[in-house]
Amino acid sequence: MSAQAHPAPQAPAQDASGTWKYDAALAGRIELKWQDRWEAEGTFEAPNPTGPLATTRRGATVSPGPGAAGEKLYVMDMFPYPSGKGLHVGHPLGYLATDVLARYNRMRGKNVMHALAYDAFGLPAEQYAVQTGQHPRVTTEENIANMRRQLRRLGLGHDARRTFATTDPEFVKWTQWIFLQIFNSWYDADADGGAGKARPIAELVAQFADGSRALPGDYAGRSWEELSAREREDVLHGYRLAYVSESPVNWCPGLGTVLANEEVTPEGRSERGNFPVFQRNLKQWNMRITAYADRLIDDLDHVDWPEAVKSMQRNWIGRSTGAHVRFALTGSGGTESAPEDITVFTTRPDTLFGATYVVLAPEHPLVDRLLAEPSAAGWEPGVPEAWRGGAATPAEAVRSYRAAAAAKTPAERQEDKEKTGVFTGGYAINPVTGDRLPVFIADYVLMGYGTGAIMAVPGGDERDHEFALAFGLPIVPTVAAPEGHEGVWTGDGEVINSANERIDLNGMSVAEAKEAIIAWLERSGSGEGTTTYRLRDWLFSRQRYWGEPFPIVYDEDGTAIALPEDQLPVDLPEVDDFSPRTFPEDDLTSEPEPPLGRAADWVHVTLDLGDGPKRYRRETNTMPNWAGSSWYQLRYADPANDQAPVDTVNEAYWLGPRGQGHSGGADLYIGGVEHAVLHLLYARFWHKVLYDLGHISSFEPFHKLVNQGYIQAYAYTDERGAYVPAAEVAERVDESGESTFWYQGAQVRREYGKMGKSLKNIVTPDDMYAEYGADTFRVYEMSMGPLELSRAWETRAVVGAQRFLQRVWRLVVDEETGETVVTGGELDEATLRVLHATIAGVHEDMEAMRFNTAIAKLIVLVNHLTKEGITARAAVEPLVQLLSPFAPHIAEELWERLGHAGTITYQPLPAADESYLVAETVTCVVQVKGKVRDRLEVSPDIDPAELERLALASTGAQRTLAGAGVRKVIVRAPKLVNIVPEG
RNA sequence: GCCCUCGUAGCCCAAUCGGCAGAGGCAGCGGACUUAAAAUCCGCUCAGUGUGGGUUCGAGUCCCACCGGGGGCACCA
Repeated sequence: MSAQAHPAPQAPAQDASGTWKYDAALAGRIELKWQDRWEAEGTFEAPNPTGPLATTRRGATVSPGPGAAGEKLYVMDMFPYPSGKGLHVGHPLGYLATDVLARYNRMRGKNVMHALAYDAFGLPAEQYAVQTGQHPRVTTEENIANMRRQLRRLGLGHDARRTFATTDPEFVKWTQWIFLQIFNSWYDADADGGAGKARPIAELVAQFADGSRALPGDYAGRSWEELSAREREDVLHGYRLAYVSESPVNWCPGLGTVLANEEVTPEGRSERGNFPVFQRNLKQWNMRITAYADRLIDDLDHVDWPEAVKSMQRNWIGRSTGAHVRFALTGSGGTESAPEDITVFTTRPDTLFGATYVVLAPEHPLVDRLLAEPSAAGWEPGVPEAWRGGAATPAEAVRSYRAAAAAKTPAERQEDKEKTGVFTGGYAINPVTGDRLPVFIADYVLMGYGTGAIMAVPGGDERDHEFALAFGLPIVPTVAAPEGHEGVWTGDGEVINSANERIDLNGMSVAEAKEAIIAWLERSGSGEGTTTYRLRDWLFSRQRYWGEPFPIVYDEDGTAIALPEDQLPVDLPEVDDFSPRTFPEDDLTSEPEPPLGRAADWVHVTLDLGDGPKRYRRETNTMPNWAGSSWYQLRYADPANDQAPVDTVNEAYWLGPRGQGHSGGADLYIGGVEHAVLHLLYARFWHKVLYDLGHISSFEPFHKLVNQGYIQAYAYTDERGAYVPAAEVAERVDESGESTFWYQGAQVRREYGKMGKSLKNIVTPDDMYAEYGADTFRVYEMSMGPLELSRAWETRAVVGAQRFLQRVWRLVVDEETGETVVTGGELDEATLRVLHATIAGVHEDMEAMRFNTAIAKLIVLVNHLTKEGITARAAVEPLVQLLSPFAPHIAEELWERLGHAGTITYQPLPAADESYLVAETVTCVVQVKGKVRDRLEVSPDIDPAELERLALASTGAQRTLAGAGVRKVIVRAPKLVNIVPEG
């Protein structure tokens, strides 16, 4: 990755046909010339305030002093995975948008940082390595080189000094360093006035040591002093933000690795590869992202993101407020033996009077307790047949129901919406009514949410209602339904049937009743208000080769020990076999086996970690490929820093908050919506940890987020359903306007969707360069419509962008001779008006990222100049400048031909002269009852009273009014008068 | 079922604060240039804004209900 020696840029030769026509070949020569020049001159290097990148080859520096901080712009793209499959025309859309914006802002005088790095760990390179035996690093580097070449041809203005790959040892070092920061931190929920924040684990140790914080759980009552090293680590592991735990995880035999919840589809399959995923209890690394649940939700109010992404994140975190309510448990047969509590979570504590039974998830640990009751040996008399599940005893019923539930995949459990369950033989006491409620197990209650237990309110919940009907359980409505409502009422209303000698909720609204019952629960000790989350801790280890190793070793006790910073990075060992052990995709008995475990020499090491050389065992899992993308927004700002992931000064300059309460973060982030709850959630989490620990000044990584739409394409199938080459399909339109599609004389069917090789509808950027050139391709993609919108690719429409650039070219260059035809002289009034309207309009559109309308305005100007035969420098130079963000190569070429020596990149854009924006006369519309009846040419600053008089007198108004009286006249000078007649 | 989005000309899309429905492009048609064709240039046609209500002097724009496309979530208590 360095500037290679390039031959001196050559002036583009004339076209093969002997003319200087702006065709694909000429465009190509111009484009390559300027791409070489930009590279050779370091045109897009942006200076940092401090450090190795503080100076650039073009001599720019960050000017010190007040006001300088406002003059920067940080735009970034979601970085690509270098797949080696190559790009299609849809891939560069976002990169073009950021490039256009970056170029525009450079011309506005801002210091613009824009670069592209590569997210290079991950499965495809590893799978390719497994197949070929080639090291994934080799594959990855080849793919990056190839992708870089493809993207360079687009003319993207990236700062080449700021590129990197997540697989670079220097980058891995800091990824591992951040891991250690997280490992060596805990979440102090009381810090920051209750919002909580991460603090160094050493501060927690100090609290334990001086007794200001009591030891938790099994260690309560003991002192820190007397704990062994292993016991201390055991305590700390309950606090660390990165920790190992043995818990149910998503095990995917087909991939041979475990996966985070975010990587499992609702169908219970792996997002990547679509293999089945099973729940297994395994010892794995986790990140305590749940500690940040509230801030991850609340801080969404501080970022400028699409509502869809915000709502997906809120949804995924799934905060719901309600109450924990404890139900005392009694055995069957009425023996009040050793009461045990079932804690349920409910969002509707107001409906407690309507709770007529209790349901536990089949996996709930209390089920065993219930069955341990001696009296649970047989069914009590009177237990309905339907409750028994065909079994002779509760124990047998529960056993067989549990077995049946366990045999189903999560997907199967969801598919079957019929309510099933069995009675456990046990009862629970409703704390407010004192009623004895039967306790069921049923698989519509999930162990993974809330407490895995519910109070069932069939009068106020659809699911409970269905279950109650199936099992003949009582239904007590507690909120009055509106007149005429059928079925269960879950909305607001007046509370009914909810009073006894202890509390009276009747007549309250749902919200009032919630508040009252929570207060009562807390007073009586039978519950409390609480908040639960759907979000689970982030499972962070993978059984793969091609990922970052953990900077962790284990001593002979199995205690995890962080490696010191000076031993980073921990490099991957060389191995013969990169593959994890994978299994038949439905092999439930399989166990994960990390490939690093086979590198015995690497795993077992002797290290001196402060108390002399000792034998240690390395962690053999690797990090998920989300690790690198969780902090790369920081590294762009200081890619060569070997002292820190990012210097605080550089971070504050590029990402720091702009004013009080501002979140900070990159100014603009463009990427697909598919990362809404994966990358974007993880990156926010890491960023916040680093913020809490004082390493950075911004508390959000990406301040403004835009999701670009997808470029999709039509595909065509013949009678057999086989795809035919889309490029060779012709459209026929009959008299009625109906379109049909034909391939080799036979009619074919059109479908709409992705671009793909198998669909035979791929169009690549290379196709576009060959036929039109990169600038035409850029202009076409930017003019297709708003960035956020998905749309269909239509190759035949690209010619419109080419015609536009050809017209621009001819304003400057004679197609026959190649001579510059630009002339001097003043512009006429009409041209000045068009020119300044264009300047003003383009500025407005660019600020709002409306690239399509900005291009439309440039087309208007070009059409005007072409039609009028105007080639005056005074019109052409501003045009070339305004065009250059979209079509930078042709703009540079024309700028040079207009006699300018340097690059156009930093030329200040023209400003509109206000005096040409005000029209001499405007057309005033005269409406009668909202319908246009006449038009008047009036002065823009006409007096409203005068305008009203003119409008009333106009022939159109008089004719329409036909003598009728006038009730009211609305005057919006100077553009509109609306006359409201009587009657 | 719930949430988020988008419905304007044959197609892709404009219309900024509620004020003349049309900026731009594609396709189509006509013309110029050409021996002819392509390319280029000039000109033209085409909708009343998914449907039904409402608010307003005035609605593509605001409100309500519905229909259709795209996306997300979904037995989450």
